Amino acid sequence: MDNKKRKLPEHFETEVNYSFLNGVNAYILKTGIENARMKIFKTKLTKYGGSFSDELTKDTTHIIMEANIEITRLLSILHVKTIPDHINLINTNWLSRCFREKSLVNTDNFIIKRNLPHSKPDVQHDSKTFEINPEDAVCENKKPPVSGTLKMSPVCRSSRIHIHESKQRKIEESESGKSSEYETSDEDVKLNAKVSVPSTEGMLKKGNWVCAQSSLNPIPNINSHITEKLEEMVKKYESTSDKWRAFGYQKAIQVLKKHPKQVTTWEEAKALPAIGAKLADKIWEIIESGGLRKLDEFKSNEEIKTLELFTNVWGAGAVTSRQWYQQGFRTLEDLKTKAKLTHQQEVGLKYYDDLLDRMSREEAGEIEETVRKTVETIHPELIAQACGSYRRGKPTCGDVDVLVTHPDGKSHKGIFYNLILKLKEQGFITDDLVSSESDGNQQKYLGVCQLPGKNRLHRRLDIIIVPYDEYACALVYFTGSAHFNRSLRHLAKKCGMSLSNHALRKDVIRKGTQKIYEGTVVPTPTEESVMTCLGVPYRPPDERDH
DNA sequence: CGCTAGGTTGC
DNA sequence: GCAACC
DNA sequence: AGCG
Ligand SMILES: O=c1ccn([C@H]2C[C@H](O)[C@@H](COP(=O)(O)OP(=O)(O)OP(=O)(O)O)O2)c(=O)[nH]1
Ligand SMILES: [Mg+2]
Repeated sequence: MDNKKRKLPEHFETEVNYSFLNGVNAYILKTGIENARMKIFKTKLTKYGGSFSDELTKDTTHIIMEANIEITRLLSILHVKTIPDHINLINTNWLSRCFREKSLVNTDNFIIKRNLPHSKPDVQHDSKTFEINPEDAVCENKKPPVSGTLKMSPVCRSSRIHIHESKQRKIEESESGKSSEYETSDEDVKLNAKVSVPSTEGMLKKGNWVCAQSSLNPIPNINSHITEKLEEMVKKYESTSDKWRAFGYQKAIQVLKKHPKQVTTWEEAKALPAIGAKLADKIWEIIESGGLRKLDEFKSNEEIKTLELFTNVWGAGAVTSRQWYQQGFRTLEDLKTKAKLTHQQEVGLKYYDDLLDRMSREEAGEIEETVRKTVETIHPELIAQACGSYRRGKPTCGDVDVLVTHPDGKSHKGIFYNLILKLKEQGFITDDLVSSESDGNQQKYLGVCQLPGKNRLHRRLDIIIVPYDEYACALVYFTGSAHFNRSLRHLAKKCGMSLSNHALRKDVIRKGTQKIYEGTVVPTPTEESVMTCLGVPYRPPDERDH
């Protein structure tokens, strides 16, 4: 459909027939390669002019295998004693690289040494506890009991959208004591907001949801000595893939930041929402001693420390980091020289420090402007707008998130390849992270860029291109914050609706938590309409920084 | 004991 | 289908 | 992690 072939002077077409793998006849060792990935390899290899066979033949030019598989294993699978010298023995990264660069990449950096079975790094476990992955533990008691029986809960209402006309409100957080009689389920940060909710009965009370409240804190955080420690704990748990524990801590932190009084007793802490006995214990320990033993324990634990180091490599999460740790890697240098890296991780490692840095919003503005100027050369009516932390007015930004759309509802199509090409031609984009450029329906680009001039760091750049009728939902999504989005989406779910970067839908039918019917799209021309349909007051971007 | 968001891309 | 990311 |  789109595929508008504009007559560009250059070969800008994305659907070129490539044949750069002509002459490559590969044997790909399946070991350690998942089926889906194997399929991709074979499909793309063929598409780009290469061929493969499922066993070694006299025409085989390349043997491709995972780098971490022992050579002896290959030999025994092939039933041979040696690999002929004329065959290129290389790892799978080479194929991936060829695909993404759309060319026959030199194999030098991907050669697997023929003889020495690389001494494998120690696989040691050090004992010591810290159940690194409590989630696994949870899986232990998987639910044998509960099996398939889905008991159906009557799915309730939905359908009618109650739009509160309520327009006013400026929720003031009246200080006042506690109370908050709103017992909404979760997500509430209470701090009583006296949202004037026209309580229609049968309706969810939404006033206490974080997405219904401004993030602007009227009071200084007088519990910062506590929240700082807890925030460090969140980082530790995130790098060990204990995401729900991290989630729990985060909610507690939010509550504490908004609490108008200094918390001084265990009971006081325990009485707050999102703070249970265990967190109250920890908070009490901080109050009383100024420290948190569990945190100190984490800080001095080599495994936890290393996992944090590794998860800070862009493209490496908790699972990969743990594998690296178990393979004996301890430093970034180990990763560079010994680990098997994806393209993203290579880039992440190359700019490790740059990418951990946050830039001033002025610099973010320059990046936005660079992208906008380029976008306008493609079509002057295209809209390019920085969202994310920039739009929320933050003083520093971790990256720049640019949303691109076109008011005519169609001219946004098929411009991704072009846009990225132009940004590269001016030397602005230096590396790709996520970009399925051969897909005409590409929706997002993640990469690395650098402004001209001296002393410029490399910065992360995210671009999404969306159809105009999804503009409002895309804007809400891309402006965030992530926590605000999760709260808003959670609320939507509770109302029998769903919210995504594409659309707000109603009459969604779920069986338990799983979606059975995706419902129908509610037209939402503006951000305000999205929030109003969900029954929460409109929040400008700077009030969504939760 | 189940829930704590919903989506795109890489491999 | 999982990992990682937005 | 906490909550219903
Ligand atoms: O898990 C996530 C992460 C991000 N987003 C949305 C909200 C967020 O604002 C936007 C851009 O993501 P980014 O990671 O850039 O966050 P940010 O809010 O811009 O913060 P930072 O300054 O770290 O870039 O994408 C989500 O919906 N869910
Ligand atoms: Mg951002």
